[in-house]
Amino acid sequence: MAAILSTNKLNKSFYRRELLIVARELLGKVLVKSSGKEILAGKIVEVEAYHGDTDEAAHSYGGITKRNEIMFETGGFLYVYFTYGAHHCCNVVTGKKGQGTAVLIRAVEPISGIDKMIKNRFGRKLKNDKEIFNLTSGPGKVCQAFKLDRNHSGTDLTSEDIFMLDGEKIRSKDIGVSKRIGITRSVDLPWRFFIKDNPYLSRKWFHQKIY
DNA sequence: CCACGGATTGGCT
DNA sequence: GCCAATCCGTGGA
Repeated sequence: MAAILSTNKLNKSFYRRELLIVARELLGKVLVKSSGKEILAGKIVEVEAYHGDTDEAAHSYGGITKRNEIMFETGGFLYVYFTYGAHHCCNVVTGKKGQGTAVLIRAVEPISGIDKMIKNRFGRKLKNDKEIFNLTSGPGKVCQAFKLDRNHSGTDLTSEDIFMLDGEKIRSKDIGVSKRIGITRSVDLPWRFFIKDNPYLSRKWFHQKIY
């Protein structure tokens, strides 16, 4: 972890670029939540892009509401929402003020604070070695493991609490592209990006639909 | 005020 | 593979 923390924290200029560029480049970056002496960290392995202008699946489609207003801010904030009466999902706001663009973090590979993540997710120890691949392999799972909820929505990603570190550069040939998962509108946009063959991905059957 | 459905997950068939 | 759980955001009356 010391080696990872010595890498650079991503600054505002990273997030303020165009949605699909940021979405791809978030792969391999490290999500960090630091509360007191406790540090949780995971490498981003799967994301989806959402764009309010043309994308009917985006929460920002249809304009600003109390829930989504942070999506219309300048890139570099966290947007967390609650859904299905049970789950939180976290997004990275991108682009320029007023655009309503954000990247959903769908899966991470746990790096640090893994025991705490296991406690947050399961409230017990792992039953077997395979269960580690069920720890953060979905958007709701990531938020549960990191204890992220709506109170964290609006957090500045250049703050001391929640931020990104520059991880490894993922080569283009190692990035898979597919349609997004679990939506009912604008279903054909190829805006899901993931690190091919990473064992921490959600919905592993979706590999079939690589573009 | 009320109705509807969801960027999911996990349990059961 | 199918489906219920469960709360809240959103839009219409």
